[in-house]
Amino acid sequence: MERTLIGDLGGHIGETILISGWVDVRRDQGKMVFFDFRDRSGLVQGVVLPASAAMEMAKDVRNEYVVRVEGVVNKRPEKNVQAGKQNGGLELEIKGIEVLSVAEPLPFDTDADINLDTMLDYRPLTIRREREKAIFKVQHEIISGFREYLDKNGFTEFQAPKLVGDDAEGGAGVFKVEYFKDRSAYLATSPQLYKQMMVGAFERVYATGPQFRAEKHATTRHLNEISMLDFEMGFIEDHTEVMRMIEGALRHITDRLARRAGDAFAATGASLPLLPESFPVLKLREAQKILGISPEPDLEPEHERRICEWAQKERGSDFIFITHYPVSKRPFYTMEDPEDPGFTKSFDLLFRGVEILSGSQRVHEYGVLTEKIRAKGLNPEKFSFYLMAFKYGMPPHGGIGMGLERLTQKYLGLDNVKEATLFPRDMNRIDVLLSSSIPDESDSDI
RNA sequence: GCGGGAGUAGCUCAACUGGUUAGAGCGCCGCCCUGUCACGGCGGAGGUUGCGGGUUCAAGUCCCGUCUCUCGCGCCA
Repeated sequence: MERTLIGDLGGHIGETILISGWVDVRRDQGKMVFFDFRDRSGLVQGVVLPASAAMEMAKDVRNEYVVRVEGVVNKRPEKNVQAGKQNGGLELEIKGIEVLSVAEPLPFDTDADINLDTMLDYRPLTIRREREKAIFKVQHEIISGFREYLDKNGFTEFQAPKLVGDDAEGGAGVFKVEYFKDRSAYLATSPQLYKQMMVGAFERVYATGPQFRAEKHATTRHLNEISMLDFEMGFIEDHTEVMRMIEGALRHITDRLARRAGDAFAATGASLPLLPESFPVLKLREAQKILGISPEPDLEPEHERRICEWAQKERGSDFIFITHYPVSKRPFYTMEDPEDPGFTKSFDLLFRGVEILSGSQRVHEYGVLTEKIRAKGLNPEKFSFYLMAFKYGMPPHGGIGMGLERLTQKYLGLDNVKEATLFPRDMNRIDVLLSSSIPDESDSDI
């Protein structure tokens, strides 16, 4: 008999079918035993009736056992209908249970709050929790929505390299790795320069994937390995065109989440973001004026939180763009605004108190770009590969880089970005704590 | 790197100013239960209080060191 998904049982009332999945919970009543079974499509209650041939097997089956169950799909008696829960109008009258895999009891509570440390130490198991599945379902829909929107707008996805030859942008926090015998390479901190080169051929490109930052931070919004959603687009008038594109993408993603992830939002208690007609936009100095603070080169985290509160209250928006950061605070490829000297055609997008992306119009003229590199104290010769694309004709362009985990965190109102990361890397955590102290089997003397 | 908070049963947490045998809920094991769905009832197992040192008649509690977690800051996405 072929497997039927639990989510499809409604179409099989009265039939004998076969489901496969996990035992979510067992409720032993003595002469009767109830189970909730779980597969990728949902939950259903199974009942072993008194004197059933399946009873002997059922007595030994515990939570998390992987089973194949044969049974008859029944409508529940009127008084036993449970609206909105585990297929509450249906149940499976169990005729037989085959154990595919036994399981030890889970070392944590499946439906109560657990500490982040416990969550991550038991990650292979905590991803089975309803709340955790909801988080990563939402993350999947964010990536899908991002791709769908950009594909529709003529973008081409490409694979940016993750091993790079030099710490090109001159920033801090780069992981150095051995590259064969006598050379070093670095883990990429951004696909930025590759995106720009690609614009020279494809006009509109995007890239998704891991990026690495060797920074020793310990906050609720930082990771050492992050998933970046990046795009870059050619033939723009200025940075506001890039802002309209990412705004469109985020509206599309939000729509998609509303359509396809409503249950996930319910499971985490989160609400969809407030979206006004258009996202509010403030120059950095305007934002600082509203907050009553002095014009520093950047916003501190507390200021980001406060300006987001302002946007929510005054503009009905969970998103707000901050533009025109000073030249000193932005990388060499950022275009200065001729109408506002000393400040750039750059922007950050804040979402529910945190910066989730930054972007700008880029410098596209070879001579100007070379000068900008020098002005940051870098050597243009090290950038010859990148500059080649500009020397031979590059359209005006701009783009953004967005942190997937932060975006997921903020959509769902999670306290820590690591909750939105399956296998987070930080200073002390890289899957197995103190792994070097665990010898390989082949290393041991037997 | 700097500054707060924390580390007690598998999980989540209690234990007042140092004072009897370190407790609870959930989970686990056994028995009972014919409609449960957070099932219920009775019974039971389970602890080097992160680790090392110190003060004291006495330390989960105070002091020093160390490790880990967590929050904030710097930096950023």
